[in-house]
Amino acid sequence: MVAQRGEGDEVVTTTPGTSAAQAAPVVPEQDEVVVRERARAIPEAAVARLAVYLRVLSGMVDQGVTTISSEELSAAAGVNSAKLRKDLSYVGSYGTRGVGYDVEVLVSHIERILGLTRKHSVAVVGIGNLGHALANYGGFQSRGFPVAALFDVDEDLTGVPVGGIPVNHIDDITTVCVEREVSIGVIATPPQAAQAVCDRLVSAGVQCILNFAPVVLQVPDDVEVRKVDLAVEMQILSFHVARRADEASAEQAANDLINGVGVDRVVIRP
Amino acid sequence: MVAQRGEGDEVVTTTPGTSAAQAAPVVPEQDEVVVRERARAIPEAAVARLAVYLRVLSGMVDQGVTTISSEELSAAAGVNSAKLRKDLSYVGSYGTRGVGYDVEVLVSHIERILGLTRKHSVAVVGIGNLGHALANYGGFQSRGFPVAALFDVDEDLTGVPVGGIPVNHIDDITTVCVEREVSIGVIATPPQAAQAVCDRLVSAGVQCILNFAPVVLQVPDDVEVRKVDLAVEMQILSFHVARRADEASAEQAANDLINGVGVDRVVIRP
DNA sequence: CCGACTTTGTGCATACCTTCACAAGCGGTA
DNA sequence: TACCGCTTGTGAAGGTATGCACAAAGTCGG
Repeated sequence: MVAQRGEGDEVVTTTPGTSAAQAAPVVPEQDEVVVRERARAIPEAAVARLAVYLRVLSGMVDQGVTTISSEELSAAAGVNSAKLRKDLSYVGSYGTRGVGYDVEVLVSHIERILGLTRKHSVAVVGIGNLGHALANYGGFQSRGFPVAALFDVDEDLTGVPVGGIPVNHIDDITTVCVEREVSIGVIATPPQAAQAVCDRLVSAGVQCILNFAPVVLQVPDDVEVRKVDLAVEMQILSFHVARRADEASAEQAANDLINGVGVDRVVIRP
Repeated sequence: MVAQRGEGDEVVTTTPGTSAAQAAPVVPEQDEVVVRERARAIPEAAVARLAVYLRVLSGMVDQGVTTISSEELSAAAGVNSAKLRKDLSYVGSYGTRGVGYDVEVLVSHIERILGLTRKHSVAVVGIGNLGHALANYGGFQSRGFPVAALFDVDEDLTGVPVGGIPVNHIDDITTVCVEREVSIGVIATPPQAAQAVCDRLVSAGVQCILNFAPVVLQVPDDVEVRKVDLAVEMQILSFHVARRADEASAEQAANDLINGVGVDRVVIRP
């Protein structure tokens, strides 16, 4: 038997003695089994949108909507309807042609794919302004992400409850995280402390990290990091402000330039 | 003179009487000038990374580093070095072959491209937990995004200073934004209020919005919206937790399955 | 001044994502 | 039952972003 590539779930074995040279980028070592996951086939961009669809659909449920077409849902989610259908096709074919999607069915399938059938305990590290806001933010709890622990380096904060949860000292991070089965760590510390905190979270077995500190975290391959960087967001917006300004001045300049050349107006094309 | 397509900045005119049918997706109307912008050529993804490079470079300046190679900078920013060089090439060719980039030169050019040579006043709407945190967050100020105004619907908050800035009532949003030349609006309100606030910001002339509320905002084409959705971030992480769990159980199952079939171990391939 | 060495900038191939367009499938209707 | 209109699901095309690999271009030591 020879290892091969294919679609969907598969279990492929290379038996001892078979030394088939592979054209594939990664040559499997001998005597190992290669398992490919269908889950991995969902593009990252689609996952992010699925979360958005889920939120919109939750609102639909509250409104008593039972069925929705891709056209309606895509409009509500602010995306192209073809993209929406493709995204949903990663989840499975749960629509009815000529009718649309059953809202509740869709919700439960997206929740399954996103792993929301299970609760994910969250630990927030760094109880400053942002940490406070996060600890008090009801959105985590209500969406199945209970905040299970808070940490700070400041001993004066230790034991003080924030949002109903007492703050632990950061030195207890490993014990507490293991004990409370924390699966997601949120870093809301100053940048200088972020890498050290991250290392401690990782050694406590946390494999997913949401980082608010403006630093690039170094982590092992098996740890997933997502970052939220307000300064970067602002700078991206700044870029667009500048672009607009450039266009405006270009338009102005062009208008000046061509004054009386027989052209009526100037249009900026993207 | 006939309209044409080309690279870089150009000013192309269609003179009256010339009815050149264009193959271009958008046919220019007669008697108009088409101006194309080089700035638009920078991909969004590259802009986001440029902001990261800028932060890393700022740290380098503080450390007294004067020159840096693409290899070093890319490692510090957590990206591929070829990608970094390509990103920098959008900014211009300011490196020296065999040596690297002058840190300060690079900083000033990236700042120019990102439009950071000009200050961008920020208004924060919704002074709840998150709004407080944002108002007190020093990162805005220090990076050239002074918080110029705060707004809330709660009259008890009106006049109360938060982070040194008195809160205005939301009804004054247009006047105050125009007066203080706000170019970026930050929405930190509950979801129900977000669209209304957005509309008011837009009518006040704000063209860039950073939205923390978990809703899809509807805006005119000439307004740029970026969203930060914590629940979505958490759900993406949840997806990865689930994927890991699936892989672990698949590995387990595969190991069980092949017990004694002459295979030594199981490897999960991405 | 020259040659060896280093690093940039970029053409090209690849992979990924998006969008179009349409066949297939389903419910409603006569 | 047979048709009709509507909507899904997806093959294929097009576009965008990524990563490799290397020529071009500069520095530095002798």
